[in-house]
Amino acid sequence: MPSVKRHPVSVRRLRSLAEFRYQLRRFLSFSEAASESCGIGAQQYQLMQVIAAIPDGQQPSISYLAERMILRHNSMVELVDRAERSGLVRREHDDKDLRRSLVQLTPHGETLLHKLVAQHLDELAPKCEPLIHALRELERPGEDDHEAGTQA
Amino acid sequence: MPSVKRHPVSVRRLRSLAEFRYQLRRFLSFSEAASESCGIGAQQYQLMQVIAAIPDGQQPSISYLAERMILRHNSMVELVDRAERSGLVRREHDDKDLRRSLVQLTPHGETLLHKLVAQHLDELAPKCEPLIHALRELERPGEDDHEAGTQA
DNA sequence: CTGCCAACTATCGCGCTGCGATACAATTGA
DNA sequence: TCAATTGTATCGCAGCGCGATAGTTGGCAG
Repeated sequence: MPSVKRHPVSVRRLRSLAEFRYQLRRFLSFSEAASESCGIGAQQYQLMQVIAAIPDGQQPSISYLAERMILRHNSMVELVDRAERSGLVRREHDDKDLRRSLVQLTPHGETLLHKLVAQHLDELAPKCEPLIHALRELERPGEDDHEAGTQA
Repeated sequence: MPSVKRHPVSVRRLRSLAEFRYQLRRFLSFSEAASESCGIGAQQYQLMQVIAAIPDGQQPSISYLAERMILRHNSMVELVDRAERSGLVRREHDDKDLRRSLVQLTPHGETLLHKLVAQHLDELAPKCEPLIHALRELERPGEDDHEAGTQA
């Protein structure tokens, strides 16, 4: 059996982890609701966010966006399809490399993005503290309560 | 200069938000991979986590679990079905209220849960700082970026 | 006890989303 | 020019969550 337990899984740490995930789910749930109240999916909002926050010198190619969204390229193609159909983005040819499609925000997309970002910042601000607190609990490694092995 | 809106969504804050979501995706992606390397879905792991971290005096009913996982009850029923088929949990009748099913971890479920929790703690620990940092950026409200001159 | 409504869990069909496999176009380099 | 590589697009499939619906139990008012 894998007796190599670097982190003794105490009930306390387990509860911290569970609380962290709960806060995450709440935030993600809000994000999904906010996006869908604008008539778009949560992933489409994320896509716009990635495009708008692109680093200087980086091109918004399908491959880059897929990597940033942690998706396969084919999934990103489909996501861009949907976003394009919603009028949020448009594909443009890269003059330097005709294989590439560069994905740009449309004015409509920018409007929606800014609206959603503002909503998210408002929502996230008061939730930062609980999240940070939960993370701090998880951060410290050696701290343990005394009932590591036999739970309950 | 882009049009100054009532909600000044600065590029800086947008990038912080995007970075935060990127870190989140990475963590969630890891979680999914870790769970599936154990032959179960990410949601099944989360379910076990919620059950194991249940507050004192709370019963692991379908309704409670659904609320905690931010799912509809029917979705939770299906999730429990899957987890039961995987041998992670089992349903038991509540003697006090015959309508309710109480969901308990099996020994196998507990073993897997502890293994996965340990993995997650190992993974999350070094990622806490970037996450906290990103959250700190988002936390402060009206702070706007002054200029690209980096204030110095 | 009886009738009625609320609470809880379960079932069914559907739609969305991401994936693997595959195909095609353009670039690169020998 | 001819591979080998990179980038994007297409297709069928499977997992998951949801709405709608149904069946059961509990709690009351009368």
